[in-house]
Parts: sequence; structure tokens; C-alpha cells
Amino acid sequence: MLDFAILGLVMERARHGYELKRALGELGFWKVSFGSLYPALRRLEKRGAIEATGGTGRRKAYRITDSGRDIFATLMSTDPDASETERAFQIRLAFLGHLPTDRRVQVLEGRRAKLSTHLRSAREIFIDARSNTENQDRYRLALMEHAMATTESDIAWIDGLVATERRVASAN
Amino acid sequence: MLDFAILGLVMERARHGYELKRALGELGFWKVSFGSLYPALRRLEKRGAIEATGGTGRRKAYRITDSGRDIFATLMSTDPDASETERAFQIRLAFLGHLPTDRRVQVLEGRRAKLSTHLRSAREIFIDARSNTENQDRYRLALMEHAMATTESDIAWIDGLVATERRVASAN
DNA sequence: ACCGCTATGTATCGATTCGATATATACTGT
DNA sequence: ACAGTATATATCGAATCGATACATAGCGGT
Repeated sequence: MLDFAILGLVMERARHGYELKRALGELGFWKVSFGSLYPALRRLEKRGAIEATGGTGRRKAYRITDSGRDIFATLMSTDPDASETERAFQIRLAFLGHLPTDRRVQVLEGRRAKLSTHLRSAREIFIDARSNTENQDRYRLALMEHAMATTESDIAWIDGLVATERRVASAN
Repeated sequence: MLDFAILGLVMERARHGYELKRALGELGFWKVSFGSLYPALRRLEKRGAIEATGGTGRRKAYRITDSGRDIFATLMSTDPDASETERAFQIRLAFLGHLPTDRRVQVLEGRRAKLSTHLRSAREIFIDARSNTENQDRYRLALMEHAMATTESDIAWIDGLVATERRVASAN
């Protein structure tokens, strides 16, 4: 998924490693490490998806190739797998503008469904734990409750995004 | 940190691998994989922190040793490092009941401070991105805003935990 | 009684990612 | 002129993931 993110960013304009790290970190949910980033750049270079351009001084700027553009387009238009990570979804969101409106809504609804299911099972587990004498630890119950609240807020957020998407679509 | 979590759970009572995976998953923030779990059990066994007991049928229950209890107590009473992960903090929280009240508040306040700092820098980055013509992507701005809102909610949650802690403390 | 499905359980493999560290240059304030 | 900080590339070992293999238990349906 890091490869996906790198392709997406490099596609907009040539970027060097440090810049990619900063750009990813500034999205707010992932501080990628150099130990992940540089090997990923090698991988992509070896696959012919990106290529190094001279760059200024010690910098090594990478630009996307036609093959890389294809790879990105394929990844973007492939439906997210059910097992997709929170992070994978967020990266996908960061580039969701590359999809047409109806596909965007699909991606969002898919994520919403997954969160809903997860929330339901979390609630069951919580009810269960609370009524179990052994599991009465205050902090553990608090963790569960907070996790549920966060999931609810994520769902509401996605609903907002979907609503905006539909509003924009019907305005055209 | 997985080792820490395993020790904490096994300390309460002997548990086998699958049970540990379930117990960790039920806290709601981490679905640990078998590929992490079983090697971790080996590690801990080799260090003499846990030992396998017969267990029923195909199960291999692990119980904590005295040495393991020491290791857990040391980890628990060591102040969290500044670079500690979200997940590390959550695991710490799950066992926070093992610390005296004042130390609990310390841990919580420390986390709060870190989140506050993070939030401040996120806000700066957001303001910056919004005023930058290049970074106007709707979804990317939405991601940043949501990340900030989540952090704010985490801070409020921690404040609640601290308040409860103080209330309980002063009631004694 | 038999079949298939799902849950339970242990285990390992390769790939990914992390966290720490090394190294070096550019810029900034005093 | 100098120190300190930001920028930048790179690599190492360890932790973790995700997929897969394998096997038994238990349960519902026919």
C-alpha cells in the first residue's frame, strides 16, 4: 500500500524521498519510516513504475513512468478487498478524486458497511464483558467504549462524505 | 509491546495462544496476527517469562513465571517513552489498574501532552494546506480535518479518565 | 449415520514496516 | 565564524502482517 501512496503522489509531480515522507505524514494518519520508504522506492524503480531524475544537489527526484501510471490506475479502479486496512482505506481516500463520482460512493459505502459490522460485534463483546465478573477492569471497559465511539464517529464522517458527493453530483 | 500485552494477560490466568489473540482483539484496537503471536510466545518462553502447561487436548496453555512477573512489573512502572505508539499506550491503558493512582494520572497526562502537541502541528499543516492552491484536494483536506477531530476526541476522553481518577482518589 | 460447515487451535513463510542509527550537506540565527 | 537545526539518503535487525497449511471439535441438516 505504500507503493500505491508513492505512485499517487509522484504522479502529481516529481518528488524525492524526504518530500514523500513529509507529504504522507501531513495527511495526519501515518508517519512512514525511512526504513519503509527507501526500499519501496527501489521496488518501484525495479518494477519500472518510477524513475530517478537528476534532482537538485543531493536530492533524487523520482518521476512516474507510463507503466507506473497504468499500475496506479489499475490499483485505483480495483474494488477494495474486504480485508483492507484502515490505513489502506485512508490512502485510497487521499486519491479518491481520481475516480468518477459513482465509484467514489461505492468505495465509501463499502467502508461504511465494514465499520457497521465491526461496530455491531464490538457492542456484543462489550455487553458481554461488562456482565462478566472477571472482565470488570475499568480501563479495559473504557478502551472498548472509546473504540466504539471512535468507530461511530468514523461512520458519521463517511456519511458526510457520501452526502457531499451526492450533492455535488446532483448539482451537475 | 506484544510481549508486554501477553505478560499482562497471562498474569491474570494461564491462557493459550488462540485465547490471547481473541482477548487482545476484543479490546477493540488491535487484531494481532498468528505470525506475531506465536513467535512472541517462543520469545517469552526462551526468556523464561512464561512456561507451557499441559493444557487440554491440542491446547497449550501458558502460565507466567516469577521472572515474568518481574519483567511485567518493570515494564509497567517504567515511564512511557516519548516516542511511544498509539498502540503501546492503549496496551498500557489496558493494564493501568496495576499502577497506583498518582502514576496512572502521570501516564494519562503524558499522553495528553503528546496529543496536544500533535494537534497543534496538525492544525498548522492544515491551515497551510488549505491556503495552498496545489493542495486543495477535497478528500485530502477532509482526511486532515477528520484526523484532527479524532485527536480532539481522544484528548477529551483522556481528560475524562483523569477526572474519574481524581474523583476516585479524593473519595478515599 | 454421514456430510459439510464453521469455530478452534498451532504453526510457519515471505514480505512489509518499524525504529534506530550513520552520514553528510544546507540553512539560520547569534 | 560557529552552533544548532532542518534536510536528505541509506541500511540494519527486529517486529509485525497476511496468507497459508494443517488438524480436530462440534453442530445442523438430510
